[in-house]
Amino acid sequence: MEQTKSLNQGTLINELIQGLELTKQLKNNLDPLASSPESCEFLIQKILSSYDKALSILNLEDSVGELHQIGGHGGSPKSEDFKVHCHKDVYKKRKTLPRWTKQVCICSETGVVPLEDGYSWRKYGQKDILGANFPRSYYRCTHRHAQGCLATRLVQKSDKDPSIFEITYRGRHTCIQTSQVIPALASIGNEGSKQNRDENQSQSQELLFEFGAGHTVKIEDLGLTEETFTSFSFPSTPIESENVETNIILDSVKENNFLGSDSRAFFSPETSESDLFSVFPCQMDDFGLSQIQHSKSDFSEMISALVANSSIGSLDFSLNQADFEPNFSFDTSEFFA
DNA sequence: CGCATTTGACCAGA
DNA sequence: TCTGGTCAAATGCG
Repeated sequence: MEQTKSLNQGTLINELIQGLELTKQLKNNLDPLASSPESCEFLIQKILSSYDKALSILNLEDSVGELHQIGGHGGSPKSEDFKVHCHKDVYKKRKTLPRWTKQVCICSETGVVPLEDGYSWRKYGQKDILGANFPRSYYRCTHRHAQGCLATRLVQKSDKDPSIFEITYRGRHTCIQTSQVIPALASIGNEGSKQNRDENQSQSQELLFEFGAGHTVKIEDLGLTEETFTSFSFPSTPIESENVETNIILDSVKENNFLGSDSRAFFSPETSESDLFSVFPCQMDDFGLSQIQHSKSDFSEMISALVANSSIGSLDFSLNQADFEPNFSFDTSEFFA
């Protein structure tokens, strides 16, 4: 056990060092003349991957520690006592686990809801929600047990428009989605197929929606909440809670002007973005680096450029300070997906 | 038979 | 006490 722990610590340190190094590289690459968006994307993916792994290790060690404590005072693991302890720990952990939330609204006129996002989900519950006409479905990553992936998502049909599904994502995927083989772009117009994704991609919590024929994308802010946001630091200041919600509406195009092979999901930093951007002025972080404040127009330009440069016809967008390098106020890895 | 879904019960937080 | 989130046994399906 101790050996495993020290091994994990070594890996943890390596991942953190790697993350720092990559962050430095990314910082150097911020000069648009000196680097391509692709290289930035690659670096961001690597950084996120490193931090994901580090966080996974931390979570793993916490779990191991707790199990050790529970099992350590004599009781059989199969005893009721053990069962109760385990059960309660699960609920205790609910609040302490870092959370990363997205809320996605999907509308499809075809009737086939493009809920596929490249990850395999397993439904574990359904609940009638007060004030909602439709029940809310709860999904968790299929690889929860196999790979300890804690990502979950909530799906709820909109009261106003039953063709709209609101999807809230929580937690990062730490799993490797081995079943995905088709690139996101290729999946456009190919409903029901899985998307391709390499390991880096799968670990960076992208939301890649398979847009059926005639879907465009509109991103709008439906309220971006953020709880106490401790800076991205380890492990002495665990992230008590991350909660950033971004709403993406995939709106059907009435004319059915399908996104062809060279088409891209139309991304419009819609109006009423109020809170969406108000988050950006960030505090100093533990890296001691001040964070850049982007104006709305800056982001419009950035987003336009990103879309123009993106070769992938899918879109992902999130805002999460803990997810990226401090000089960014915008999770480009998600967007680049 | 194995895996996914359903559904009632349980738990924590407000 | 109510509500949302999760668990786990029962059930369904390929």
